[in-house]
Amino acid sequence: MPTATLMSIPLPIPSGKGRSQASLPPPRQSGLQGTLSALIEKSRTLNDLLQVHAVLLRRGLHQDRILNFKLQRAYSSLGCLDNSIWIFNCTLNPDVFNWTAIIHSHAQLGLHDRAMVYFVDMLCSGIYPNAFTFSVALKSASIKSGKPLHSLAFKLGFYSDLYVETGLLDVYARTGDVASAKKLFDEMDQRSLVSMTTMMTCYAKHGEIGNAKFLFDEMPDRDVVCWNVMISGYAQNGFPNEALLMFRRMLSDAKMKPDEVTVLAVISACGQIGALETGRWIHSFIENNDICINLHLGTALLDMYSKCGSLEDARLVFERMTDKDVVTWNSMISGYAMHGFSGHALETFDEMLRAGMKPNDITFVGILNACSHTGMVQEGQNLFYMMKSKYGIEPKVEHYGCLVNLLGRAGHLEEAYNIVKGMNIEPDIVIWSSLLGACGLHNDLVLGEEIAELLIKQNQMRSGTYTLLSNIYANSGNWVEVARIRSMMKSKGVEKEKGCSSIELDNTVHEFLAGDMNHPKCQEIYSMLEEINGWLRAAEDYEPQTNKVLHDLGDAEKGQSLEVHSERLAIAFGLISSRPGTTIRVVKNLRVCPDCHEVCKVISRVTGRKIIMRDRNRFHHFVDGCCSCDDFW
DNA sequence: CTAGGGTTAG
Repeated sequence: MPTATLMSIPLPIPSGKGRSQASLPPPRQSGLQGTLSALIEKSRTLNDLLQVHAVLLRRGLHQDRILNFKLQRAYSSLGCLDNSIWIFNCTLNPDVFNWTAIIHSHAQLGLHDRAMVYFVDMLCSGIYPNAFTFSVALKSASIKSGKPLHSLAFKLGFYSDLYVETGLLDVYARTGDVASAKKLFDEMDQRSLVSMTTMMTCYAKHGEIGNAKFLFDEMPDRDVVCWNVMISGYAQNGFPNEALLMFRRMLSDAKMKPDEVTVLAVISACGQIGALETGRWIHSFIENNDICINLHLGTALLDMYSKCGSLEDARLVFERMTDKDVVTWNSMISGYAMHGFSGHALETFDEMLRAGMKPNDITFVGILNACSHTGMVQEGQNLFYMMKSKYGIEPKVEHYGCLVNLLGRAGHLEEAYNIVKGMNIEPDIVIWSSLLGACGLHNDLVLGEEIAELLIKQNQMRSGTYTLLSNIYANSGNWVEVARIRSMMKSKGVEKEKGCSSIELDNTVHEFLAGDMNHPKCQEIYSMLEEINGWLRAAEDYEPQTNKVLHDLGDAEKGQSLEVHSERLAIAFGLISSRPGTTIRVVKNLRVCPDCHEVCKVISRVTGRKIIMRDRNRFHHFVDGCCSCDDFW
């Protein structure tokens, strides 16, 4: 227990400035030292730093505590902890700064145990910690023991120090104790940019983005870090549009220079929206502003391109990346899976193994999904069992979900249900929904009702599961039951999620709800819909699939026909607003409606346009009357 | 002269 260790070491009694430090000769700064110290701070690469270090050694300054402190910090910020340790070990009579640097660099890398050992060593050698040293050590000890060690700070007389309090605040933020963080924050008698940013981070990480924004607005000055917290907070809490808005404000109003963390969050927001043009704009922004495309950024870019429907760009980024980690490979694999290119997904998986990269649990979510999108039952089952036997990865609820989905969709309902019953973990709503969906797909009323009964008993029904059940009844023409479910939803106050589709044109994202009349180009859109209806009447292969979807409509959509579904409005708008031949990219929040799926095929054939549609589950590429999903979805 | 920010997943 680090706490016990920390408590059991008697602290040296501070006498004035500290005895042990006073006994050392005072460090003298000469002109050479000043120059070297500036050079160390200016070094951006390891090579630069090594050269400055060599000069320093040649001049016999290897015992200069100030220069060594700066070298230690510079090496650890470049990721060379070993060099930092080496210099520290060479320093005769290290002072509190040398000690602090070595403790801090270990803590930054999450090596809290080592950080504590150094701290204790420091105390043992008679050096009294300053507030910063103490705050770093206290933070390490707190993280190790899983709780902020408030009382310890109080006992040692460091309580109301700004650094110490900010450190404690950060620990509360990490442990997720928002209430205590807020209490401490309110009690602190000084605030700083950093402590406010820490509090904002705490709010943003726990979904209280409104409170984060409130603090942000109160700040007298803002630096790049707090802008980043706000932007990534929006992106991670599902407000990608707000994230982009903040980014624009950061550039135009605040004239702030974004760094690689900013663009990472913005790219993630573009991926969520499916805004390809904006994503491309950010990509060129990155290149024009000399922001280095590192591992994280490359992975985020590749993920953004695949979520925006451009696998070509995703692959290009992937191939240009020299450093790839497991996240990079996973993104490429799940990108192919999302688009229904299972062959490419499996090939990439093989490529990954050949490159000597170890797959993890998420890798298997990707390839299992790839299998279920194209009905590769045998392959998927093999991979599922290989996951544990060959790679030692214990299946999680997501993997069972993939397997159940794979079996159910392919019509092996019995087998899928047996898997669910035999699971050693609790099945979640995703698994039940996919099984229920499979029952609808293969008209298994009996199993469907059994599952629904179970979910009702466990009070697990959601708006989506009601819809699935209602579809099962609608398929068999049982309108009485359909009506009963409808009234059940009403009495329980369950609202159906509204279908919403968006399309990006000229860097603006246009959103449509079903039957939407709010768009400025409303008239043209509706006359385009009329034209589409004409094509449909003339098409021999099109038959409206009314009974499948008529009862899938929420209250907002009730009474409106298929013709004004949100995806159709978005496509109609795309047709009238872009040049002939341009690809139309649409994003829908729910799954694409079966009737609209057919309509897209006709539109792609008549207009010769490619339509790429992202729905809640996957992508559909419509080209010349066919969909890449082969109607298996 | 130090504290605060980040990517993948049904």
